[in-house]
Amino acid sequence: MTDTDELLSIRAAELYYEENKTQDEIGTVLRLTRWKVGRLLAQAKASGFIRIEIVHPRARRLSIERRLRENTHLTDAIVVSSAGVASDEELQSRTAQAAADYLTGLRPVPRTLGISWGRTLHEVSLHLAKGWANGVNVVQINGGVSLNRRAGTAAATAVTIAHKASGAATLLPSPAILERHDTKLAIEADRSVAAVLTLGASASAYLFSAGQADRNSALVDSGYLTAEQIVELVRKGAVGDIVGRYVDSNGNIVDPELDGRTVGIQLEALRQAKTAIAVIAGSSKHSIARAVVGSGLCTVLVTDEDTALAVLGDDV
Amino acid sequence: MTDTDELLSIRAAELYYEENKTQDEIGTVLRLTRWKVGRLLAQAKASGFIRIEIVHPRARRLSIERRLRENTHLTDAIVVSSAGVASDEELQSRTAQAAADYLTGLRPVPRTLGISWGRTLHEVSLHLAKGWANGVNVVQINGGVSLNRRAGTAAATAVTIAHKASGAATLLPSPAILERHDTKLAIEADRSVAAVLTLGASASAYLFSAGQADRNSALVDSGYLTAEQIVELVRKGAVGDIVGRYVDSNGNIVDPELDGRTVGIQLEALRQAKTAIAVIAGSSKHSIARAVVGSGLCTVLVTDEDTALAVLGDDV
DNA sequence: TGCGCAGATGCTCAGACGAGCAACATCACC
DNA sequence: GGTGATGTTGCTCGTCTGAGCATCTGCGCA
Repeated sequence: MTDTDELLSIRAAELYYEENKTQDEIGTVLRLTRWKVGRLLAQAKASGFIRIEIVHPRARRLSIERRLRENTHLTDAIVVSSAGVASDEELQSRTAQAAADYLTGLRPVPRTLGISWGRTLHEVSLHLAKGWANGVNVVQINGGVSLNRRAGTAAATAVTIAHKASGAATLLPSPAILERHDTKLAIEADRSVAAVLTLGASASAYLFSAGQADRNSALVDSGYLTAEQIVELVRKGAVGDIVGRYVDSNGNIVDPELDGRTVGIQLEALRQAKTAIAVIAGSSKHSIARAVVGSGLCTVLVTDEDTALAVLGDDV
Repeated sequence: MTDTDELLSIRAAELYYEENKTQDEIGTVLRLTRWKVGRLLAQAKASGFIRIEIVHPRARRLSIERRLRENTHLTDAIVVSSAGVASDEELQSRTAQAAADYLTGLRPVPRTLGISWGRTLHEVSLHLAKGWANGVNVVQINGGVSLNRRAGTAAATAVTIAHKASGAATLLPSPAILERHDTKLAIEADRSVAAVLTLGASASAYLFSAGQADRNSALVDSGYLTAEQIVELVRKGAVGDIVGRYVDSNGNIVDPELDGRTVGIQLEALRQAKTAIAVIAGSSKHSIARAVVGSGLCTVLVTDEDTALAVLGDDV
């Protein structure tokens, strides 16, 4: 009985969705009343046989966004669909686009935007339209300008974002991580650096990404850390870094000594910010994304479908 | 302009399909009239952004079936959906199920059903429900009973199909391929074999599968041919076999000498049959499926989505 | 055999929806 | 600046659809 009904609901669904016949017509074909057909279709939908996907680079997953808003402390969430995505790169590009869109629509428009740097943020800067805002000043919130192999990128990111909003960029003229604590204190005390850090700490909004803790990290790439150091950090529980600071799955600093040599705003500043937008995409960043959301490091998360599901705990 | 519209239609589609809001509500949210929303949704559907899949083992692809009926000489086509299929085995199982369903619903009910043998047909026999028909006699149309490693299978297929329809099975007591042409003539002349062949040639419907031309062929498995012979056949243009006879992509016999040693009904008998149902599934059988349909060897094709598309020429 | 119950089926009705048409803006060209 | 072609927007009307309610059917039980 139920078996025949299931088969019938499939036949009805085929005629309805593929052939787009009216329920009445389907009734005629299958020798049923149109009400029965309606019920069969409802049943097919309820049983999850009907899968509707929106295949488009700009498509979002509103239901997951809603669940994120409801089940976490996040004030907002943007989840891009991963339907039809071939590579992690494409996913990151989609997410960066979504972040750019979100930033463009953000109200109130931030006067000062604190940003980190990295591949993701750089991509966001490229996706922003010229004139996305008017008069937004951008300030870097963690060090890393020099000694980067791809030297200009970090600076370019800030400059591009600011330029496209007819604002000014303020760069943090300091390495990301120093070799000695003394040096870090000294450079922080320097007027030119201190001023930027103060400005960064008072930004009206933050936009940052996160790195996973492995040998592909941007900090390794840039020569601030060695692959061995990362292994050691992972041993201590590190899942990734936010603004250059390595945290464990609870969002706590993993290595206070290392953290003491890291230049940039404190994680507390992000936790207390009114608007802190984290942009995190890709299958390798599920754990760090979970840590960021779980420990209240951001108020807004821009991410991809799978990462969002990982954050929610419905592991794929 | 068109760009904004595209984005809008995606937003509308998200609200419509994911959040299932009414078009009017969407209009309010996006500050559009409900007619505009309706048009955007239609546009999204037309552009193919909306993908509706019916995820169920018994789901079919009616639109592809229609195209097959329209663009080929086929009188009927059954195409099972490959949505959510993990393996080729699952696809074959689905297709076999569909073939069983088709056979059950076939009108007029055939008095005599000519069948080939093989893994696919065996699976069809298992999927048939007891009492699928009343009094259908089954006759084997190609040799292969003995010397098969999985000896009983070919016989079991015929017996099962007949038994479940309260009919009798007539087996063809002959090898599939003989070593000498003389022997073949002799065995064909034998009364017990000749009677079965005559019966087979007058069957009211045929049900058969096809094998691809490679070392995994059932004929190699059964020891009738060696892997080297297959390579040689492929060199001559063979794409697969139907009822034990190797054909090229135009459906012509590849090796007349070999064919002269093959026991079973002629391909012409299939071409002239009123009802000849070919059951062909799996990615390795695209070429043979194309050959079967292209050369008019069947009137009905039961297959999977990808094979159907290959037959139609929209290569994936 | 008759009774009562639960689930299935069919009907009413209001609201959602799409096709087609009219009004209007936009643009190129005269 | 006028004029028509083209495309866009909003409206009317009749159809399609789903929720809620009445009715029926099958089945267990006395």
